[in-house]
Amino acid sequence: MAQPKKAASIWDVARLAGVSHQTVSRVVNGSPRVAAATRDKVLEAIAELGYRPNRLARSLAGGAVESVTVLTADTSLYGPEAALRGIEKAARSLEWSVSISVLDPADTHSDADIIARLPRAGEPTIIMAHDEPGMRAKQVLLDTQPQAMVAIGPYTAEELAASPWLVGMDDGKAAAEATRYLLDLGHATVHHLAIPTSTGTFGGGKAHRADGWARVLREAGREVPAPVPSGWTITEAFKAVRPLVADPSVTAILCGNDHLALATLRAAHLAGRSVPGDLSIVGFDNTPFSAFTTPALTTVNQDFESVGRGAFELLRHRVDGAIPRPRPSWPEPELIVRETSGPPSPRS
Amino acid sequence: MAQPKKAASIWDVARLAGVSHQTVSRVVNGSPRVAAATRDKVLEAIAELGYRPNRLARSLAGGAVESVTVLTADTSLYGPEAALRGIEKAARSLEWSVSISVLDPADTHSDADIIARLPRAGEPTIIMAHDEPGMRAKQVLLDTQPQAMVAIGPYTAEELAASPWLVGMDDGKAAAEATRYLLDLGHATVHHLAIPTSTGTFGGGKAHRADGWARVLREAGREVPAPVPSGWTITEAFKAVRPLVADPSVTAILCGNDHLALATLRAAHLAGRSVPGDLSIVGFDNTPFSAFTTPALTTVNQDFESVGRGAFELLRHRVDGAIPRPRPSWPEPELIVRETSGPPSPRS
DNA sequence: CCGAGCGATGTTAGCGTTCACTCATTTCGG
DNA sequence: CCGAAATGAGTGAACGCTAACATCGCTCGG
Repeated sequence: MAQPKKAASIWDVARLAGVSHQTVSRVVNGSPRVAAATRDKVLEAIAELGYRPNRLARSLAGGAVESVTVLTADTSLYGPEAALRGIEKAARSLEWSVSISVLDPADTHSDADIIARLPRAGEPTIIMAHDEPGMRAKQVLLDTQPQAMVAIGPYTAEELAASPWLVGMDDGKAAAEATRYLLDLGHATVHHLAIPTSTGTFGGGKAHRADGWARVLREAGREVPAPVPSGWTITEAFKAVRPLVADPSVTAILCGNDHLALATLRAAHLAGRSVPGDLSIVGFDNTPFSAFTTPALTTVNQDFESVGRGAFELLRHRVDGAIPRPRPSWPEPELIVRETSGPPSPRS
Repeated sequence: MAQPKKAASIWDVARLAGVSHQTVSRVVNGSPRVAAATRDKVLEAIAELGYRPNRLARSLAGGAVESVTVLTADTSLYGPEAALRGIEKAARSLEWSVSISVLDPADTHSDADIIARLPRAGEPTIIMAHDEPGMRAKQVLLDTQPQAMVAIGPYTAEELAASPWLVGMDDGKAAAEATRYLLDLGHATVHHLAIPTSTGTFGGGKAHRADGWARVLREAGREVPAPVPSGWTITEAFKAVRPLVADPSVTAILCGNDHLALATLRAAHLAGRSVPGDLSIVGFDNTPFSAFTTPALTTVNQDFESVGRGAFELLRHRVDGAIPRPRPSWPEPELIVRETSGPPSPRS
């Protein structure tokens, strides 16, 4: 049963069934031009030997591609993790295999380094272009194998429409909505605790969170306070936000994601500021825990899993070279008002 | 530059360098028996053509294995996610590629289904055996390719020592420690909000969280209340824990993980019970957010990332058939006391 | 001065598939 | 019934690489 015996190959099956290896291949791949009797014989042999086609050999021989590699930033971030889940689900349902390769945010990966992560040239690849290494990887693959890559990131509808290899949501628009909401509540201005992407050397495109936030403030003629840069971790965020929270003139903070918002909530608590009485906090992403903090976070829901699924679908069509199907779509980001936001307290 | 031209193969390099393909192979694989001059020629040709060895072909041809497949439960759980991160890091440093395949907790995967997830027979595999599908997958692979698999799960030191394919931590011991801590604080008994694994059809081994908890209560001669079963999600936990929290006789709850603890915290807040005044709550895993809830969670730290790394190391040695190196080790689970635990309030 | 020995390279045979053909047999329209 | 079109199955090459063995030309000991 469990002997370390070599696995059966297509030839073993062929021999046992008394047919050619090609016929076995036909049966395995469901070719219609196989006589029922032959098919049964082969199927029987397959069952007896416990034969399973070797995917490596299949790909090598130029069969259909059936693997994706995902290049991503740290998977401990909710966004990439959820998108990865979406990709995996979609891939699994088609029996594709999913490889992951984590880009170290600290490293400046060379082009060659990025390419070296792919198991072979032309490997279908999805890049989470949320941060610096991701953007870089996107560029490298765009130059190398544009037809076998798709990038996920924050882009405006126009950007998405212009680049057939892009998938994502307009974070800027969502941030704008959240900011407008806080302004409408009566806050004089809104401060921003920013994820690295929005303030990094990329500056952030129009679809970045910080951009949408700043845009609305400018349009409303409000003061645009300098965004407070934070790292990705809660601990970093906590350190970064303490001074902001200590400032009594700050009445509303839009956070780059829910982890940063949690840190802000904690910092506010320790600083003795009541939320949402003295300070309104809005997060981003609707991370599962966000509904269960005390008070529960007002945040922006993002359906990353659907975006991941969409990225996979798009990639598949691009690799196939098939008819460009309609772009996959998913729910728009949506503000979810919970308990951390409210009107500012009447100023003394 | 970016033409959809076919990628260079070892033959192309050989032709350009004026040597045989085997010599190219030797250079690529760092064989010592290549003349310096030849090596340079080949290297030059490689650079010029942008040649990269095809990993698929390499594995097919019987070269060294350099890929792992991770079979895991939902990656949105902190444990599996962190362990996966550890595996990926360790694998990356050796230039192995990592594939993931998520086992659906709802599905009862057939043996064939599980096997079918591996890209080829004998694929090195790490199984996160935290839940039912994981345990099942472990069993299937143990029967099929014991030398190319390693399972991660909660096991006692003895179990680990007895099974060379097992890696993990003694959750039972850690749960026992946490329970003892609560008892020492003066609580009459400790209730338990359990993750599915501990109460499922597996009953849970000695190293399971619920088991360690129950053991300590029995040893201390305390009442052992029925554990409250919860699903994996915070929402499910919230529903499950409400009745427990509403019961004023309940003064201490040990939660199966930090997500469940957060739900408990929230439920306690809504039920008007103060934490830790009326109710002590202890979580499990030291999930990053746990230090930033209000009040901050008392929890048990688990170094899943190290366990993941250890699993990879062990797998590598098993696949190599190499000298059985000393078992990799990692920090023991450790109770981290923060703000959600304290002595019970004097009973009225 | 001859052959053993060794270093540097080439040659051949797979690894497990698929693809592009070829070759019998049937089937069927006229 | 005849020849053309299906139908069912086989053959050989190719995919990109490694393993194992073969070959060549030197050096060097006896």
